[in-house]
Amino acid sequence: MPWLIKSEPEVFSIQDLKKVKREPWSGVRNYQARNFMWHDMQVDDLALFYHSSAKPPGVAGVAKVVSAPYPDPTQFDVKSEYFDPKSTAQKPRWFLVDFSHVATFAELLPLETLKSDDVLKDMIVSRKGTRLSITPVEKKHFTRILKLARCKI
DNA sequence: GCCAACGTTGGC
DNA sequence: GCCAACGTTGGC
Repeated sequence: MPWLIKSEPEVFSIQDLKKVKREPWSGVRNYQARNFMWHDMQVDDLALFYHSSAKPPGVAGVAKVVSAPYPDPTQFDVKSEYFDPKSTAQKPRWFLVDFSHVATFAELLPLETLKSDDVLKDMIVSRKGTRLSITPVEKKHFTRILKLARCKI
């Protein structure tokens, strides 16, 4: 199943992902988003890499799931902003997967384009007030986005 | 279990 | 900077 993952490019961009080769998707502290990584993502699943709080916001490229889920190490790190005192090694609360870079679009596909496209306008990310940082994406939406971005994988 | 208060996300 | 949406927390 394809996915969409959000990231603020000033914090971590698709270019950063290309540079590091592989990135643990740490810091997700929302149960719905966690459950997608923990229970639903499969190795080799593709994910649209979305730049949020950007000018303009939009889809910047494609990433890929490259690990099974495992506990997010930042939840145990007292110095981390993602430290969770209620989490224990025996019973971790937060899980993540690693992503790697697949493709960077020649041009960012703006949110505005998604909202005005007949096929893409009912994507979760196109809807007003969706804050979820990880969402499932329908195959037809995924295909359409790659086409509009002239991206061949 | 309800719900008010609060905090966060993220587009604009 | 504003604010809509909505998840989380905690008192009761």
